[in-house]
Amino acid sequence: MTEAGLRERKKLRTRGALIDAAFTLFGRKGFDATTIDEIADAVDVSSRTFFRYFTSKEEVALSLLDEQIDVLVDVFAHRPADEPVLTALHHSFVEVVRRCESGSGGFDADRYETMQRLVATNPALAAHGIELGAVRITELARLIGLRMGVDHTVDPRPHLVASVGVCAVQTAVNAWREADPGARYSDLVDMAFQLLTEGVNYPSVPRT
Amino acid sequence: MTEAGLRERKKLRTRGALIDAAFTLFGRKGFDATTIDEIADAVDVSSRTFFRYFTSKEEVALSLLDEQIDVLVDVFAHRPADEPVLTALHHSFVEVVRRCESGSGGFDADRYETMQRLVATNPALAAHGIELGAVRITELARLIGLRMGVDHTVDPRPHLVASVGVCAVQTAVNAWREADPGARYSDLVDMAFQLLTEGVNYPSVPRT
DNA sequence: CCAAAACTGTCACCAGCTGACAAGAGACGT
DNA sequence: ACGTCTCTTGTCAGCTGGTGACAGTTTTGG
Repeated sequence: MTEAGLRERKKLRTRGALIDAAFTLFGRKGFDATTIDEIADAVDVSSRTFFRYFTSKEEVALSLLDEQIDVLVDVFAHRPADEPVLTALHHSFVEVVRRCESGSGGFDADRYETMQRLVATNPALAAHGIELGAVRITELARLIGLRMGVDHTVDPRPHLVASVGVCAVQTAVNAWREADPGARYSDLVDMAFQLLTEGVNYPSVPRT
Repeated sequence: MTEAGLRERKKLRTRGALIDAAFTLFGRKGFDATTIDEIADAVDVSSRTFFRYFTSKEEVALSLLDEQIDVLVDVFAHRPADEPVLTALHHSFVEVVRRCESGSGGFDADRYETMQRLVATNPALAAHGIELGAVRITELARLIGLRMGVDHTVDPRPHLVASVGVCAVQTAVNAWREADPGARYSDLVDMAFQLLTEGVNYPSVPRT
């Protein structure tokens, strides 16, 4: 099974090398300042070849996010069956982010940190990240639908839960970061979900 | 006041003409298939000039969304002071979308429809739209903070409400659209907020 | 009416990205 | 071991988006 032919292994290696080189350069020079030629040169392939592995520069940078979503979906699928959906999502998110931070479960903590920084500083990258999330959120919605016992293609609530969860994480974290840049990401995610679970229709207080 | 100099008026006119031409072409050929040269040619300016009015092709397409957000913020600021925040946001959204659909309040219904279609079919454009929303959401958060009597730069809850609201609208609408393409956008927004207000931590039902 | 400021067009250029074609390397049967 | 077929890659040519620099024109304001 692991023996998948030399050709396959070589491809995997090039792909990995491209990601390595990309993240090294991104970390050193930033996303925009890094050209695709540089990435390709560092791995000794042509830039044309780069585009046979990734459709865009953004895709390399977000390959990590993609894996993260894989894991998130997997973790969510294995949450206890009696948990309410938002609660299950809550714990899944925290779990995945913890793994990233600790570098366990196949994640590289440094690289995760780099991506986090890139996405935070580069709006275009952030946009692509959101786009990626939007595409893959359907998988989450499907699982949520299963839990709720409804068909996610008809009932919009599963999508609602999934997207609101993702959205809450992003925004709350961004808002918090400015106030406390040193905070642990996983703690912020945890707090965001706590607030969300309590409900967000806060009363207006009369101006004194 | 209306007399703001010939130069100003000319600029406004070119800007408007560029938007007009862009939407005409977008509507006819789609977003990607329309080049900036074509847009510029239609208005008889150089493509270089186009970039002096808009930083990217996306920005033209989303200029409408930008105006929409202007109005949304304005409407929200004038909601009754005793409404809970999510409720106020709910009514503001519905109000703005209604205006777009009816073509009142300075909106062009057809153009709105076109933009809606473009964003729905073009993921890159959708991503930019979300990005724009993310940038401008701070204004909303500030107002929400005022209502809640908290400082939105310290307390993340205003941001949370704003982003969750925006996010809910987008996702619920997208999910519904597939099931019922003819539905009125404003009705979908209304329903999305109803669900959101009721809370989203749905219980898991045991698989039979 | 003239000078400063603003606006625009032209040109040159870079980076991202794609299609076509040919050459090289791995897979596979004989 | 050999040839062949397929997959992968490099090269090249080309398009679009986007930006800086410079020069010419128009508007503004005194």
